[in-house]
Parts: sequence; C-alpha cells; structure tokens
Amino acid sequence: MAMTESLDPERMACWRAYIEASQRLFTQIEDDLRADSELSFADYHVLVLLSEAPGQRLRMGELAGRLVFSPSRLTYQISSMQKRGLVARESCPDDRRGSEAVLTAAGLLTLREAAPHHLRSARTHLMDDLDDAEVACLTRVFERLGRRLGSDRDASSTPADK
Amino acid sequence: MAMTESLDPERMACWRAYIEASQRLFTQIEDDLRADSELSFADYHVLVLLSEAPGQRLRMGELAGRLVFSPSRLTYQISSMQKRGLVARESCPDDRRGSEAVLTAAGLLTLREAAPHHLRSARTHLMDDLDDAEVACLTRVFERLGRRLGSDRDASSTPADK
DNA sequence: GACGCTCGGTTCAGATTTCAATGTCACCGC
DNA sequence: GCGGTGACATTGAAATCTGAACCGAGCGTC
Repeated sequence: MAMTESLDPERMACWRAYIEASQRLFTQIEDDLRADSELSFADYHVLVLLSEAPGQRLRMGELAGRLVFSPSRLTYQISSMQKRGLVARESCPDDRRGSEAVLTAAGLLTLREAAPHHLRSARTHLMDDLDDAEVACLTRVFERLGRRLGSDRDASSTPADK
Repeated sequence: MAMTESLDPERMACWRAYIEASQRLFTQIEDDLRADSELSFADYHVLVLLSEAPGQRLRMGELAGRLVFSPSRLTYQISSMQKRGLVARESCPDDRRGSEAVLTAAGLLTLREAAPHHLRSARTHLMDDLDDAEVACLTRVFERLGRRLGSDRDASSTPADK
C-alpha cells in the first residue's frame, strides 16, 4: 500500500533495510555473545564502559545515559551483574544520594575473555564486509545521529580519558 | 595483544557509533509512536507487514521470520493485538498445524492513522538529515547485511524457490 | 533551621520476553 | 495404513523491562 506521502521511495527502502538488518544483526550479536561467554550484550556493554572509565567506576546516571537505559533498568542490570560478581556497587563519596558501579577483577577478566569473540563476531557479521568509504559514511551518519539524539552528555571536548 | 588486531580504530569507532545511535533512535521512534498512537513499534511493524501481504494475512512463521521475533514472542504479540482488535487469528486451511494472522478493518484504520506520524518521526530523526549519497550507502550496506543474515525470505533476487 | 523543590536511585506492580516443554499435525519410508 | 521424525504454533514458568510511586539527600529561600 502506498503511504509514501512522507518518505520518497529510496529513503523508504533505506529505512526498512536499516531497521530489519539492524534487528537481525543485534539478535545475532546477542546470540553469539551468549554462546561463547555468559554475557548478554547489555552486560558486555556495561563492562566495556566501566573498563574505560577512570577508576573503572561510573555513576549510575552516567552509565544509564550512555547505555540508553531507563534508570530502573540500570538498577536491575547492575543488581544482576553484582550477583554474578562482575561489578560492585559503592555509594558515592561526593554526593550521598548517588551510587556508582565499580568493575571487579572478575568482571575485567570476563570482559577480557569475551572481547575477542565478540569483536570477531562484529567483524564477520558486519565490519569486514564494509569498504573504507562505507565505514566513513556510516561513522559520519551515526555520529551525527547520536549527537542529535543523545543531546548533551559528554559530546564535544572528549578525548582525554578514553 | 590480540584485541587490537580484531578491529582497526576507524571500524571500532564506526561500530560504536552505530550501536549507540541506533539504540537511541529506536527508543526515540518507539516513544514517538506511543505518544501519538496506541502502538508499539512491534505493533506497527506487524500492521505494515500484514497490510502489504496478499489477502492481508500471513502465516505465523512467516511473520516471525520477517519481524525477527521468536515464535513465542510472536504468539504473545499477536494475542495482544487480537485483544485490541487490530488483527484476527485464523487457522490455516492448507496446513492444519498452522495459523495465520489477518489484518482487521480496525487494524488497517489504525495503521493509516499512525503511519504519517511515524514516518514523520523517521524523517525528522534520521532520513531528512541524510544526503542522497548517504542514503545510497546505507541502503547498499544494510540490504547486503540483511541478505547475509539469514533473510533469504522474501524478495530481491530469488523468487519462486523458497 | 524549617520549608519547598529538585535530583539520583531504588522499589514495586504489571507488561513483555525468553526458554524449555508440549500438543497437533504433516511427511516419509515401510 | 502405521510408526518415526520433524515442523508449526502455543503454553507455563522464570527472567527481564517499563512506568509510576517512593525515599533520602542536596539546594535555595526565608
């Protein structure tokens, strides 16, 4: 049916391809991850962010923002990882309302072990298949998109702490 | 170290940008949809697929395949939509094991009403921001990806056999 | 130094999703 | 025909996610 009043055919096809392929890719990545580690994609992502943070610790809110998680989802996520010993929860010294998640040794180890598998899966499913121009294009598009949607957070100045 | 030979920095940045921006976009699209209709993105997607299918009906399995849903998730999804009167469930004449989802008049109406809003949100959050070269690039990349990831269902190049 | 306000996180109830069975049939070889 | 095998879909229980209500600070005002 033609409800194309709003989106020209090229863009419509693009949108659809993007949605469907991404869905497939995400579930594939998730399955791979679960297959060769005990982690969900969310778990993995948390570990990565913590491992890169100074002191390997992050405030809940900060973490939620970067993961694009609702506050309550993050609470649940961290509790779950805490039970499994991947992270610890500490109350924040500066602000007694807040708490922060801290990477444990076990968490780091788990990440180190999972990373090669995960990265391989990212490569074989997507990245290896892209030529340099495509990589450049995707990077440009999605960084722009991320900035426009994520609004403020860490954005502009950056690269001292990666 | 093995970790760096897995993904060069450009591709790593690309991968990250893609993941994060997509996450943000999907939640944004979902929120928009819920704001101006009573539909989730899954609901909407079901309606679109059914509206395009011959007889506005599809087998459960076929639908699950295209939505990238697990069978049980689809069962739940359709039950939920059935309760709301958007689709009906009929048992398949050819194969008595199977059933098919059929679009109702109310479902079609709901789709017609939701579509403009949804498409506008797709445009404003992403598509309007892309130039033609970017559209072409994304389309090429994601159609390729979709094909590579188990979507030998419908369309493109292989009619008649599957 | 109590009041009203907002903020960071958590909690609880309910909705959704997964995972492992299960039930019903189709299909194949005999 | 008849049993074995496997496909299609559903179910039930457990895991996860969402959204609203909540608690315990910070923060400003008077």
